Amino acid sequence: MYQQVEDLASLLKSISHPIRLKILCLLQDQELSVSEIRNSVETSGANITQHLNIMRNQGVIDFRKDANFIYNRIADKRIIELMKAMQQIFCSQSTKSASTQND
Amino acid sequence: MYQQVEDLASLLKSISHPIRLKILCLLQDQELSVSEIRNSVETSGANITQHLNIMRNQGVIDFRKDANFIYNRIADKRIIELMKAMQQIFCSQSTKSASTQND
DNA sequence: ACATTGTTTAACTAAATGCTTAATTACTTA
DNA sequence: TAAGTAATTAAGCATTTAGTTAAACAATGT
Repeated sequence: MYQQVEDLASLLKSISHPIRLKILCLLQDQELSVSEIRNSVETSGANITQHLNIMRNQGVIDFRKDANFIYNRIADKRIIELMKAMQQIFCSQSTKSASTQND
Repeated sequence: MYQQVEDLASLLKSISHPIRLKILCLLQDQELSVSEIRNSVETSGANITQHLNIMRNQGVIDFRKDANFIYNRIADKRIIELMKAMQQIFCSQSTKSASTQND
């Protein structure tokens, strides 16, 4: 039970950064290469890699190599559930209807 | 939209610490004084206050004074929803059935 | 007023985080 | 094999975070 709190805190910490959260949003329904992520996130490639590494080490993100691209995706299904729950809870004060709230 | 990601990251950061998460668990369905929290959390009173302050500044926790006790409670209803969602998602690998998973 | 209990604040230190830059590895293609 | 693109790693630095300790503030009871 203590371990569960520790683990969850550790997991949350690994996603509690604007850049990392943004990356997770992007990866919610697609896999993307590092440079594709870079196009949407606006920081250096090295910095993207560093943030990806934090989430990789936590088991949040998985990747595969293809040619000289590295495609990233969300590894843990629970993270996708969490993202969806958070969008429901925190991102529903849209203009009026809750039709589309991505981007 | 950018602001929403920033805000959520900031909020998540404020709860992404084992002690703070533990405090939130305790406050899920009751209000507790600082010393009551201290009985369950096992660190110094000063440390508890510091963690509470982080969450108070973020608007996660509210408090009221009574005598010389300070009773704390979760201020934001969305936090309660988030806690419940997280328990469902991350704390359901119980012994067998998912009957009671508190404490 | 004084002592006691509950809580907060301040000062300090150690450790972790985040970003930049430059160098390096991995793969592809000419 | 040399050049080019994609991604990673390492080093360095500034900032933030976390915890300890001691002092301070607030309210209660003697």
